[in-house]
Amino acid sequence: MDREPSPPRPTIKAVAKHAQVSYQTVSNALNAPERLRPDTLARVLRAVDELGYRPTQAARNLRLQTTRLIGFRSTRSGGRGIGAIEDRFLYALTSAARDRGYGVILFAADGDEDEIAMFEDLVSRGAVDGFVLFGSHRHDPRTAWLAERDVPFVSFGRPWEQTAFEYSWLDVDGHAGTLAATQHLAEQGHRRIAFIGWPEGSEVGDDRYAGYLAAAAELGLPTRGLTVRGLDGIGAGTQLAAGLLAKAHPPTAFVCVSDAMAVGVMHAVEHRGLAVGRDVAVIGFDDSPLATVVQPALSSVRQPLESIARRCVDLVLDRIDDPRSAVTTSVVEPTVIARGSSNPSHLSPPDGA
Amino acid sequence: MDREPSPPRPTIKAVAKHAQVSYQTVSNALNAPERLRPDTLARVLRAVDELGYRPTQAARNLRLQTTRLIGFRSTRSGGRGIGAIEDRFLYALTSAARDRGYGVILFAADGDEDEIAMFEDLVSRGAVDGFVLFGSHRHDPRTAWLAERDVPFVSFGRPWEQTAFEYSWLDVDGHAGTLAATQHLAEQGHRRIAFIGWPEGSEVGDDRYAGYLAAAAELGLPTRGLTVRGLDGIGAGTQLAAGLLAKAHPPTAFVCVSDAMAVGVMHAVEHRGLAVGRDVAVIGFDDSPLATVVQPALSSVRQPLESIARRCVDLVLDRIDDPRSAVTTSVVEPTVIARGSSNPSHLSPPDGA
DNA sequence: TCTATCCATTTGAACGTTCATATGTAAGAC
DNA sequence: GTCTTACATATGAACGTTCAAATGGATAGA
Repeated sequence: MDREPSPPRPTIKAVAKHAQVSYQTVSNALNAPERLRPDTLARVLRAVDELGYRPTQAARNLRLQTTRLIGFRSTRSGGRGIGAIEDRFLYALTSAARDRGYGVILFAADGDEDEIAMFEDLVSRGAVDGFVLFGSHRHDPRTAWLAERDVPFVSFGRPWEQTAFEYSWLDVDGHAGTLAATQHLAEQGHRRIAFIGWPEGSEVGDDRYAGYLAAAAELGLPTRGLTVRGLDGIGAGTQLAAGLLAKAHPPTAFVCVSDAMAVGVMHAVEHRGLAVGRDVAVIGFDDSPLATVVQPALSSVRQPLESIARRCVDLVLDRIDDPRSAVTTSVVEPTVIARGSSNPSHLSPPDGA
Repeated sequence: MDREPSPPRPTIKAVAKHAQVSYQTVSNALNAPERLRPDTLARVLRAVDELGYRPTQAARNLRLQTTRLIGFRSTRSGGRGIGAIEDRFLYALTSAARDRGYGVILFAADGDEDEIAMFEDLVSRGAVDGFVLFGSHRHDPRTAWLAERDVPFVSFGRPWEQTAFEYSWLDVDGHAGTLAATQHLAEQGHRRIAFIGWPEGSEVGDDRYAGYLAAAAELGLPTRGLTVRGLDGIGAGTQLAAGLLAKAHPPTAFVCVSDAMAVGVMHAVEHRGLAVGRDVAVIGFDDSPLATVVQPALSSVRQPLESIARRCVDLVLDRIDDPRSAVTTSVVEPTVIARGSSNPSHLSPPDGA
């Protein structure tokens, strides 16, 4: 009744025996094929193939003093609430790591201290080769901890203050994002463009707000009485926008700090009997999954997460390969994805592109 | 100018030298402390502490023929779109694994065949001890692949057809969830309760629909002309609900197959000038982040993801520890989280509980 | 024919840990 | 005082791989 147990995984010696060579020759066939005579190489590779041999990870790790694993933190909330792009980034990161022969190991942590405790654990056990950090904020203790111990890492999220040490990071230019978003709305003919933001004090939120202000200044648009702020959420977006729409000179377009806020704004616009996209334009930020499940589809500012993830992997592997490799920092430009909510010509059919 | 390079991690021999014992005694202190005389044990543990020694993972892995790693697939979309609970599950899984001394290794895969290719890769390299699958569907080839090779795994998601092999799985009783949701609305005095579902053919969607029908039958409620279906989305929910609300005898409550649909329904209700929670009740499914960012907060059916994740870890570790351990299957009950959208008494203040 | 040179392949060692077993030492029984 | 027993600690081996260096055989030069 019982099925026979599956056979044990073949070792390098099994392959050697099968190919009638020593185990070292098999190793050479895999790691330095130019050392083998072509016919021997072919014979060994055939044996490898026939037995389905793959070098045992643990043995390589021990011998090479490496794990080919990159650590990444998993948060309870999956990022900043509903507009969470962390899962998309994580997929891209995992994918990019794989392309370079690395895996991603997740660890649960809530808060910086907790995350540092996990660093400590993983590093002291030699369980990872490096880390990719997601998000940053003022006085972030994580980067200092890692830098002091020469642990290879890269941060997706810039340092928000001067630091005594250097490290590689990437970040998205939120300022440029809202600037482009505001320009995009102005190009559609809008003059009274409002900004729906987060409360002052969040680095990312302030950066995005500044981009809106810069665009308005550049284009000579009014901002007075057109900027409101509140905690992130669809409900909050609705309330904030409703207040502006009830004014004597309501805005005809909204730049929003997040997609959740933007969806709320759309709601308020429709509640007033106006048509989103035709009467009032709305644009969000992050191009989260939310953007394409609403009707009309929401225009949004998209962070190139896939390329960022790939570059994160590149940078952290550089540090792993050579701990003295140069520190690289870069700010990448997000792009405006125009959909129905800001552009009538996209209104029909409702596309999800 | 250059900082001195960080010292190499201490090995068991360094600790032994420091504590004036042989390295095996250090190993015993950690793995079989009862063998040591109390004073020696104390001395060794102090040395361990002073040097900050942690056994190298790779060496343990090689010796013990184990990795203490569980594989989990990362998808491009992060689950089924906006209502995605995969990230929450992943956090809970990682957390639960850690409590049992295991880590979670992520791999990117799109589609079953791709995922199986990753199984093949990880298993043949001995890079993981087992897998946790997320989601299942009819004719899922993954379970068969793993079962045939005696790879320990557990599935969050039931088998949707008869299989020739057995495996451990957990699933949420979607039927019971919508049944409870419908009962909850009936308890609030509603009689005309509508159902907003997904197109026929999705296992999960059909299961949830059946629960609604069962509740209606049990309570003697009408369903005729009260059930509509469409692809998941906020916009879709709005359109479907608008159709029902325009009828001569509109429903006064909505059971929705997802939170995204429910948010769309809320939208349609308000667009008609009715108040969600007071005039019309709405309840979603999954208790996704969406539920608490809308105003009023959305009632929803919550899957106990944390306990499911913990049990997934328990079950897969059972299989890892003993490949012949019994197969366990269980269906767990979700719970109705009542918020403002279905219960006027919750309307103020807008809580997020 | 003998030695030098080169190349393919093999032998030896090491990565750091844990398991199995052997050694040594102190206490208890005769 | 010796022998046994029990217990604490030490030695040997193994997990599977890769790197460094040694071996062996063929080829070419003298």
